[in-house]
Amino acid sequence: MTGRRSGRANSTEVARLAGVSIAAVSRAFTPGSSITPQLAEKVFAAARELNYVPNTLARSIITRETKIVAVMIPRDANPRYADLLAEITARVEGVGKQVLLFSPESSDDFDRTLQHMLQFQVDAIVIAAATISSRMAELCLGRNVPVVVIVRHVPGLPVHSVRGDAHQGGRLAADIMLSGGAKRLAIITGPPDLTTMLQRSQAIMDRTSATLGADAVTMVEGGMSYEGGRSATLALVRDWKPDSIICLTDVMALGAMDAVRHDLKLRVPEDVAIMGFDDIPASAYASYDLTTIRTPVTEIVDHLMDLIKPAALLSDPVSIEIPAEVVIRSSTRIPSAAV
Amino acid sequence: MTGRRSGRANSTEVARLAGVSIAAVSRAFTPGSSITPQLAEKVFAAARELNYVPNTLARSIITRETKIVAVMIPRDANPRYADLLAEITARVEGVGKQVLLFSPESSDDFDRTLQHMLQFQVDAIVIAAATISSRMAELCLGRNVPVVVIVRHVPGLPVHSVRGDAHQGGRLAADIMLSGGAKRLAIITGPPDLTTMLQRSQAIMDRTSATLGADAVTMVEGGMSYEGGRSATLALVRDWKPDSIICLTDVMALGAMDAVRHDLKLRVPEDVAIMGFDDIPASAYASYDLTTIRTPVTEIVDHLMDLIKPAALLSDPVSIEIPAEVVIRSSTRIPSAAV
DNA sequence: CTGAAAGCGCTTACAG
DNA sequence: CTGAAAGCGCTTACAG
Repeated sequence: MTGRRSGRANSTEVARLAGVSIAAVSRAFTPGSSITPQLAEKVFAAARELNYVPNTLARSIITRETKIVAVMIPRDANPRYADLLAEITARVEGVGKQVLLFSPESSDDFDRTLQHMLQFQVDAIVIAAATISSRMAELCLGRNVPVVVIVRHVPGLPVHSVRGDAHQGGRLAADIMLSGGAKRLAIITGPPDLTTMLQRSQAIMDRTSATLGADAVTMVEGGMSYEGGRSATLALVRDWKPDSIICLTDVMALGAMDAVRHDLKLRVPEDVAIMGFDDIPASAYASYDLTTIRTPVTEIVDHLMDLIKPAALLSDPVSIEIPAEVVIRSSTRIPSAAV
Repeated sequence: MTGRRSGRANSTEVARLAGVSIAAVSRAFTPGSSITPQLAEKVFAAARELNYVPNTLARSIITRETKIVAVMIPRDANPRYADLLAEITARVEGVGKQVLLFSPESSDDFDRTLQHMLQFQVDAIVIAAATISSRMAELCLGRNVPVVVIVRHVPGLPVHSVRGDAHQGGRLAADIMLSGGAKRLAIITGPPDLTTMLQRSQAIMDRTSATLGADAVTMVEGGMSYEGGRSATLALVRDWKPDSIICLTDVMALGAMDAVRHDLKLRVPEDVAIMGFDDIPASAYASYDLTTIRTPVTEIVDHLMDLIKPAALLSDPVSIEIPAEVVIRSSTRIPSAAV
């Protein structure tokens, strides 16, 4: 292979070999710039010869655009974020940018992580399932870096946010259980400090108490895991005897179903109806066939893509709520005509 | 907030405000460089005032180190790669670098993607579940960028590779079925162009034919999906009546289990024993409790971290195979003492 | 269209 | 330890 060198050729070397100016090689590699095809071809020939690859970093310093979008997903985020990340990556690449990943270990590191992102001069910052300080948010905005929080909402934070409509999703879930004839409804929640979880459970409580009275509904913590949902269900059925359980995530709901069927030898939905939130792949498998509430990932990312544009810096923070959809499967009772 | 500016302060402005040289601000932000604490503090005070954040890109041009590791995962990669990516990201951050993600749509784009990575001057390139041309591999190496392929192996490609030991994993799977008393064993495979899949099925075939004869084993395509595993199983049980099925991925195995129990009303493992590969989370759920073969992700990433170091450029391509482990659960028959 | 020159934000020998 | 100066690889007005 001719031109194979141990180092990396730069535009000066390419220019020299091609017998043109360094500005010419810059123009040859900048689509849409004014250069004759003949000149460009001379540059490309020399570039091939030298295995030249333009240095995007040097370009970025001048253009003030890195084509990099930083995405922060905390290390302990639930599996649902894998899909979200895949979708974001695909869409971001669709507009000619790349995703730079940051996965801080704990919330103490979130602000530090933001700082780190800024050092890379990223064009935009996406925060999934995490909160940041107003101070850092303002620092980013002051540097003209759009910041958008997805999936979670932090009231008062001066950044854009996109997420599922948790209240509406909660109401939807309650309505399905109530129309199926629920008389005693339990909720298995996640950590109480998450706004989304709080809003979902609040909406379910409100809806259910309004119809059946406050005594007909209860709430326990399920720790966001399969095992958490399973053991919470065991305790619940023993101590409170619900006829319906809404889990705030599908992973917990799968644990709940297994508790009811495998551990307690009861039937779903006849003895206990169960539903979840998220619509993860396993929920559709025949062994579970879980009724669930989902927020279309595509729509979240649609809005996200708008909000990471520079133009988004001009508007006041917007807070977008995507309506949830219900996926009816067989883990809940068929609605009676009565309701 | 004082010092809030619409733009971004640079080291010159910080130097001026602090009343020091621009070299001093560079040193203040470079751990380990020779600067008195007093001088550094003056710099930091000015930096705070101006919301200064060092520009890593400019630094990278000079140091020739970007602290960025490119990771390529094709868009259609199976869910297993989510875990792998999470682990890689965590470990890469552990050594002070960040992951820049690339998810090309089709294999036509793989080489183009490599080129793109090089433009970002990444410190190393990780290719998961994909192949690249020798030409591009050599181009990267010529630029002193380590390339390592994980999970998949491409014979003859001059790059490092780390993956599970597919032959040994296949033998392990066959042994479990045989020791459980298998007499007619079916394999549900993925796309035949994947070396890993080929090696697994070959090992299973060899082992089984050696014990039971070539007629006792068959092989069908399952398309790598839950639905694919399910429909392949339906056809298999109808046409060939296996007493044991090994699926080359867990996702297909879950589909196979549901086909046997839900669609065919047969028992697992009494009527048909089933096992898979990967040990995805759902395999551990009580409804499945799938026996499976797993390759420890941690060990793969351990080796990966070594191979993306600059020192790895000095050695000839190494090809590391991590031994697979078996996770015995209840979807397979208990081994009889006889075997 | 093309090139010489200035400049992006930083680091690093080189003197002191 | 500290600073003036050269330089990393590139882009972009500015003339021609």
